[in-house]
Amino acid sequence: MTDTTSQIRVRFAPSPTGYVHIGSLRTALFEFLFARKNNGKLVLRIEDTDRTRLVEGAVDNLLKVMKQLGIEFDEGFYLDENNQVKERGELAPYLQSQRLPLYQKHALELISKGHAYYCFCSEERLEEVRKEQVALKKPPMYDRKCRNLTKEQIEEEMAKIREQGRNPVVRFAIPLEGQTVIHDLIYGDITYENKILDDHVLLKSDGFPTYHLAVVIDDHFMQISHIIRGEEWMPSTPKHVLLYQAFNWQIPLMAHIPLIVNPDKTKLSKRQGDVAVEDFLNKGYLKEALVNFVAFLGWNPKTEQEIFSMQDLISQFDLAKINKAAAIFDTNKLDWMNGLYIRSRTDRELTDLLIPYWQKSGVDTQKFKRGFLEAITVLEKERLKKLSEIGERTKYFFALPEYDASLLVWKKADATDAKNKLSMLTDLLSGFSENKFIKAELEKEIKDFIANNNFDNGSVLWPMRAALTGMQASPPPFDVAAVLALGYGKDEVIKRLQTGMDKL
RNA sequence: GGCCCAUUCGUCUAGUGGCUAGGACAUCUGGUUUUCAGCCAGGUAACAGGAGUUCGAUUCUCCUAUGGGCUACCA
Repeated sequence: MTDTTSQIRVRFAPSPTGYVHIGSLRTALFEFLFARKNNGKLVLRIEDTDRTRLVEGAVDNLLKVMKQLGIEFDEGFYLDENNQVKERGELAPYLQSQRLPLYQKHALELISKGHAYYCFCSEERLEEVRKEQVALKKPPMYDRKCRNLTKEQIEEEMAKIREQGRNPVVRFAIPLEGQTVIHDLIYGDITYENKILDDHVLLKSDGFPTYHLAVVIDDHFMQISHIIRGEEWMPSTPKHVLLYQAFNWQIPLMAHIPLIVNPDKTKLSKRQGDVAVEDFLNKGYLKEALVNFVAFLGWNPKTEQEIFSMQDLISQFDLAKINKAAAIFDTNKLDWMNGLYIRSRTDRELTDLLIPYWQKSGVDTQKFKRGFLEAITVLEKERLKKLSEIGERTKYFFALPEYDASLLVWKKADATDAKNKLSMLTDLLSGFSENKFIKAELEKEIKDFIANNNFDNGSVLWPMRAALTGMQASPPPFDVAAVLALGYGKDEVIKRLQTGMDKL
């Protein structure tokens, strides 16, 4: 362990929207990896300054999802052993709505230093100004009407606005000329002309700060060393830099990460499919697959390794390897990866994972022996891409589906032949003792039977499989028969063969 | 409209002033196989366009195009 003099501290600062966006997960993951890799700390700060958009239970949900995926926060909020949301860290509170006095104090400080000013303009006037500017094809910006009011005018306006039961806002007095350069660890240096920057609001009339004020103050006091956030924030960074300069504070290092986008390249949105991590978890994507896949959106190790555990990611993560272009969120590769991770689970683990999905599809798993469920799991293990598929794929183990007689007919044979083979098979299997109903025995006996009679494999195996499953596709008939016998006894196998025969 | 960012196979991406531009997913073909899956072996498929710099540009520069982000008392 090296003790760096300047501790690396990063923060994940979501607003509580109620669900975890894939993009948020990627940001949090990169921050987590960066912190762990560099022996730093990850802070969770909740940005709840928009009172109109509060969602009950959002923090709770966020923490649950992150915990499931293996992302933990060193400071801020966490889930205790009873899954209750708790706060920890010396720089508390980590909820912005509980830090109001700090923001107000600093807004006042900026006013006294001439870096900010009260604005008394009504929303209506602002709207009008904006309309006019748009009509004139000018960039819509605040016209700075209140920027140069005299002391007397301010007092007058203040009295007026108070009478109406309103409060002024505080706006940032952006320097009228000059340039602001931001040094981005990923995108390099970017220069902005100050004159195109708006005198944005710092403190709203409800006494809450806007994002811009709060983020600068909190990052400063929470001693954040690296700001890692989505590219959509890039245009507001010059404002933040100017704020740091106005306060005379040291500017943290910045790293903007490229957007994750829809197939049509617009910002990844709810409208075009699932974007909530919860949805993916519910559909039966494994946390390892989700983490592995999301990590590769905009980052890669520059080697040909693609399968990464969280530990691998931590040891190889490097901000310098993040690329600049947006990545399309295409779940194709995620499906493949998920299949890989499913196959890497033990039969036992996978069965545990699968049980809730069976229950969701209406199977009363309590009624069955564990060994039976695990045997089914083994059959499906290499076929499964998502856990949620299990109900549909294995329904025939719980009730023989309705199927058409034509299903029983192998493509190179006819119905009479199918009926014949099923009949012979029934006779053969009826003669077997219960303990012969295991895969190896069944396979050997049936293959011998086929060979001795010079039948085509398919002419026997296809109708057998179809009669046992009622499905177009399934694991091989020996496996199905063995598992069926394990769950219900050999009679069930015989019965299904007879049911098939009767259909023909 | 203004500002900013980006551009290598369909997708995620590697890569270099001179390479048959590499890998993975997807897709296609073949093999194993009663079906499906898996596995194995192959195939198709990309440097947005134009100038310039250079002996030589996918790579460096500029322009254009296209796409995207931002432009609130939202974050």
